[in-house]
Amino acid sequence: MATLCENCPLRKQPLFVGMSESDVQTMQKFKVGELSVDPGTPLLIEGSNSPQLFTALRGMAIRYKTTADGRRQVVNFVFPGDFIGLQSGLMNEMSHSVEARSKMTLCVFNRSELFSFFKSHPERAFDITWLAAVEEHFLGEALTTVGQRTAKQSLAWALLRIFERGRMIGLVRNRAMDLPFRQQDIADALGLSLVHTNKTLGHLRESQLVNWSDGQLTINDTEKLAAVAGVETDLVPRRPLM
Amino acid sequence: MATLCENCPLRKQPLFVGMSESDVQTMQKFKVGELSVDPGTPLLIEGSNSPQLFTALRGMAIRYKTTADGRRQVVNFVFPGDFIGLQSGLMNEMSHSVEARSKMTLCVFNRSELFSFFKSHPERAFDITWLAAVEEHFLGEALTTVGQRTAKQSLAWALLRIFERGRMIGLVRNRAMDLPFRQQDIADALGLSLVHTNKTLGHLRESQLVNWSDGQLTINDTEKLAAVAGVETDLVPRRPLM
DNA sequence: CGCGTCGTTGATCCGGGTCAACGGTTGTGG
DNA sequence: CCACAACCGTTGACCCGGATCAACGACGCG
Repeated sequence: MATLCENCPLRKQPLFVGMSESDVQTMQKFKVGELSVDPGTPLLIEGSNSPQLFTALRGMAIRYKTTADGRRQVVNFVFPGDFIGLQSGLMNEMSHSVEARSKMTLCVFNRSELFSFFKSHPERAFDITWLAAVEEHFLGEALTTVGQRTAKQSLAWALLRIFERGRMIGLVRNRAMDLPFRQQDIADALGLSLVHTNKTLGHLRESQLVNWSDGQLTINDTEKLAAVAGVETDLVPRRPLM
Repeated sequence: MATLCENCPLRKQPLFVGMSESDVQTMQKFKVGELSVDPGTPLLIEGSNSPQLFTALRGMAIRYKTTADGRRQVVNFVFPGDFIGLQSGLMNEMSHSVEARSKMTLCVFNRSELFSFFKSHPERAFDITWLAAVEEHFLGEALTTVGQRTAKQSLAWALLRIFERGRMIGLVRNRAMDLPFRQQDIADALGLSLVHTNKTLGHLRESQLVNWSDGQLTINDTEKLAAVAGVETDLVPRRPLM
């Protein structure tokens, strides 16, 4: 049975900006159902045109693109609260695929209603655009990382971002959070080889900066890790929840 | 004296989706002025909160981020028809800087009117979000390039994208277009060193694939270049004009 | 028990970075 | 009118971070 938006556990998390009571009602009406999937399930395919949009409610996924010669770029990670399928809703075509990495539950919306939704709910339309801007912000940072930083800096940046995101949605308990991704996923996100990613991860572990093993990510001192990454501990920007 | 939206030379270009007569009137009312700048002029600064939004009418620019250790990532190039400053309008902070690379003319809009604009013109709000999705699409492709492709492929990809974009807005005459960027700009966009970019450019030139010199980019066979880049000659996606 | 997936580690190689020097052009001031 | 500096493109020599290749162990599953 589907979660009522009113009872949505995400809304309370510090990552998200407040929603008015009427926003909540609006989303409840827009929401047409809930979807549960197992790890490995493809949710959206690059180049396709899904009839549905999603908001991740529980679980994690990866967004990735595939090149002509078979290489893979992980473009972003999906966490609870992320909106999925916007491109398909606007440009009629996804520029990347989305694949679940853990068990997931997703809120489902109808793509065909998106335009009328924009007309009837301009504040929410504004928020959707805001989400797109947040995504653009992240991609710019990722591009800068892959283009300019060393493997060690990159890895520190990625794990720090993941961890901060997890913290903002209540996934971190006792300086640790569950992480269902594989090393290959991170490697493909950073444009590094699996082997080098593994070795660099080992170095970070030896330096007591990060411990990621058995599906658990532990970070004791985020400040120190940020220093290695070469970023100020600037926060993940707050955003609306759809 | 400012160009009237009605007479806007960009609207006719094949890159842009059609605007209704009322859309044109709407933009005319939203537009508060025009700005002309010389090469090198900063238009927006990373981290700042500009009171103005722009649409590039003539000329080119670069969007870039700077890392703590002083390196620079060029995140995208700005061509006529690009909308600038959306992030600042939504998140109150730019995630990158924008700097003119040629003489430019820009249409100016007031950031403070953006929200009411969303309420009164939902179709145009939809189009703004569409633009954000196009940007996301591009950044994903750029990330894939920097993360997965070789220097030669990257360079071919970048020059091809620039050229196709130029073609779609009428900048290409006789298989050539003006390009005010420096080699350093392209290098910083692709995460390559200037030296290696220069040498790779030389190779492409020898292979008769690309000739970029004296501020002119010439490409005779885009198909062949696309093959080198490892992309299908997929088009630059059409988009709205703000 | 055998097979597929994922993490780990060592050996070797190479694409591209870094360093250095030079030439052409433009602009500026004496 | 010329000296000089600043900027950009170009080219050669050398080196290193990370890719590639290869092999093995641990685990879960049919």
